[in-house]
Amino acid sequence: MKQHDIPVPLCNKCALESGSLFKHLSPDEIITINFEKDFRQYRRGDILYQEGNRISGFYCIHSGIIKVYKTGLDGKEQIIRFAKAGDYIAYRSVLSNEPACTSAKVIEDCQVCFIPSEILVSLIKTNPEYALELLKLACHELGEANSFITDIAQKTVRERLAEVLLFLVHDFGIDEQQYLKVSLTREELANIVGTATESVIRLLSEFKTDKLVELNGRKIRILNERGLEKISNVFS
Amino acid sequence: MKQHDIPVPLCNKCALESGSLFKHLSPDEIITINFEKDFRQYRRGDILYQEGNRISGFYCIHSGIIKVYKTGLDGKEQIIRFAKAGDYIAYRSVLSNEPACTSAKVIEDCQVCFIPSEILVSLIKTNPEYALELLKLACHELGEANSFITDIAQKTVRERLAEVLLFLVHDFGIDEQQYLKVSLTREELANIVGTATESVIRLLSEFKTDKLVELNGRKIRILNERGLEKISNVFS
DNA sequence: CGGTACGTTGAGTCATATCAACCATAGTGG
DNA sequence: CCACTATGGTTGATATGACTCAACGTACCG
Repeated sequence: MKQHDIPVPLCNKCALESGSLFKHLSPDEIITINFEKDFRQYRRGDILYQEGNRISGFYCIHSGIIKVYKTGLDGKEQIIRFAKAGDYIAYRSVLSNEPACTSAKVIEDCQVCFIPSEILVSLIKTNPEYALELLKLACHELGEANSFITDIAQKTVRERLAEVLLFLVHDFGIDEQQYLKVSLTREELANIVGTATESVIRLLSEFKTDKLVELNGRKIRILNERGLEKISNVFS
Repeated sequence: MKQHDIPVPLCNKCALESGSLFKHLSPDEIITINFEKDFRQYRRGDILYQEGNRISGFYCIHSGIIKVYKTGLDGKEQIIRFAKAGDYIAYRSVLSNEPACTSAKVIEDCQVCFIPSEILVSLIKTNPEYALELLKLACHELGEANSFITDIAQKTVRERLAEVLLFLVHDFGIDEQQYLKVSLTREELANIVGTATESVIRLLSEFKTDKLVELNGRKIRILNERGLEKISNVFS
């Protein structure tokens, strides 16, 4: 968490680039945030906060990737979502005024800004446009959670794994050679799908046999997106 | 949907009784809502709105019970939540400005007020306190959705059924004889738990054998709450 | 009286979890 | 430099939870 010579990113620039919700703020409000925020850096494996913590603010991600997860019985993680540049995390527990219901851990080294709760609350109170956007965000996430629930309850592991791969493609993109830009362990994949690590390994190698993907260690190459869509039953 | 002579409930009175979010509104705002709202009555089986619909407002429940669900492949329902007196439904799709991601169907005859989107949006813009409460609501629901996801992904059907029974106890209560106040079909129970109807039937009769519940058709009597808690693993 | 929706039970099957062994890699410390 | 350990990946064998299919009972309703 040493700062070296890395310049603290400016919210106005960052908001434009990342499309974070700060783009709805006035210049004055941006200045306040810039002043009040705390810039932090984390490396893979670091934990930003843990389930049960009372959190005194939220994080806006400037770069890197974070996984947000719940820990179930016997310590098994269930990954709820990922956060990348422009995303907020921990705002849920700030606004509902509850302890964190999730933990957040770094997947790819990241830079984040920590903004105290009071700032968020006062923005909501003085900038209705921003409040509305926050509501929109929360409601959108709620919709995604609902779909997730239905998927886990009704689809097979095979279908869900295909769907997760497609989700990762859309959320993080693929490079010129069709390689997924995020790199996750098999266990992390299992913790998104909601299954055992071994099942992910077996199914991935089936997908490989079926020429849907190519596997190079943690790097996954997407060969046949349509095929994965068919398996995942995403469209009706 | 005929109105007979039933008096339209007044929001101020209703808000106090039911504890709906309207309690955060000013007298003037209450008057506006009272004027703009549309009072409606529905009977068991009626559908308020369906997945994919564009909705032009949200519903505040005055009485009765509604199930909110998603329809998965092959038409199987996944119940996402229930709404009863004081609860809002459809506000998610109004605020995220997306088509409904769920359907809503009446479980117990109900009276609801329909409030146009514009009213909601203008309240958010003029009453920050109310906006904050709405955010709190949405964020709280998000937390519950996260728990639900983890449960479905990690717990067995047996554990989840026990948990659902406890949830129904806390959400709807039990009468003097320990009978659950909501009455659901086995299929509906299965659609909350995320399993097959037959599995619910089998497990319920196991619970009966173990003296945890008593079954009288659709009426379920809770005999041993502690036992159900133990099975459901709710506490760590 | 037949029809429809719901509940129940049994039997068979399959997907997935669990357990165990093993390999590869990288980092650590003596 | 080598043994040591930890972490992640892979594969096989086995067990079983839960689904599916099918038959049948029950109750209510027009």
